[in-house]
Amino acid sequence: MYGRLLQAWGPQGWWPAADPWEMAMGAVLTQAVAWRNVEMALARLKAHGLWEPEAIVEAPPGLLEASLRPTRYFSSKAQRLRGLAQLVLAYGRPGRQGLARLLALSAPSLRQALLSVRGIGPETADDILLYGAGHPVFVVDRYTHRIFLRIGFWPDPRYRYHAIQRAVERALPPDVVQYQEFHALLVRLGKEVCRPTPRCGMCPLADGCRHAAGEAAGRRGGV
DNA sequence: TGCCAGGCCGGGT
DNA sequence: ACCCGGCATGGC
Repeated sequence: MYGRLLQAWGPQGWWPAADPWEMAMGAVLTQAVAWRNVEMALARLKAHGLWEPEAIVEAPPGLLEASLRPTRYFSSKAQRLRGLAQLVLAYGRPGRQGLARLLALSAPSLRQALLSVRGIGPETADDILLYGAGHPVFVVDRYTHRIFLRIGFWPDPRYRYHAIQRAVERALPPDVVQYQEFHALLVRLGKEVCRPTPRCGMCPLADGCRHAAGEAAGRRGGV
């Protein structure tokens, strides 16, 4: 899958952020939200001077929420961003230095630290591990679940997230760039092709997808 | 007009 | 560990 997607679409160049702090903020804000809405929110944060971790924890009541309105669950997202900023500052000031120390933790320690923040779950934590800290962990998101379910890749029905994650990490060498690109390619596949209502006609995987085989005998298909 | 978006939490089972 | 409801904006 990775080879075919990469051949068809090339490197996606993820994560779309200028530095690890912007990356981490984006990881929280993009939860169940279109990325364009995240870009709006990031621009509003910057415009209000709510960019550095210090500014976010000290933001006047309501201003953070107002900035995050485009990200849908803005009250929750504001709390989650505060929690992330507090974690960063707990590792040192200024916040940029604290973040550098936080990201220098081992992968298990960093994951545990991130998961201790209310509103940061497995995927958001792994996003930050992979794209922020450069650890070779495979990120499993909703698209990945949908795609792997449709193609019949279902390692162990009892444990969704970790079964898929471990299976991919065993199948591919622990190469950070490859994991970054594979996840980004799967997101694109989920957005453009393997949607709730599939558009298998434009799928780069085509004959490699079991869903396509069972879908329509006559029509060409993909995931 | 609907459909759908790069989750997470807390409840129940 | 899964399933469900709640959260609650904006673009294509």
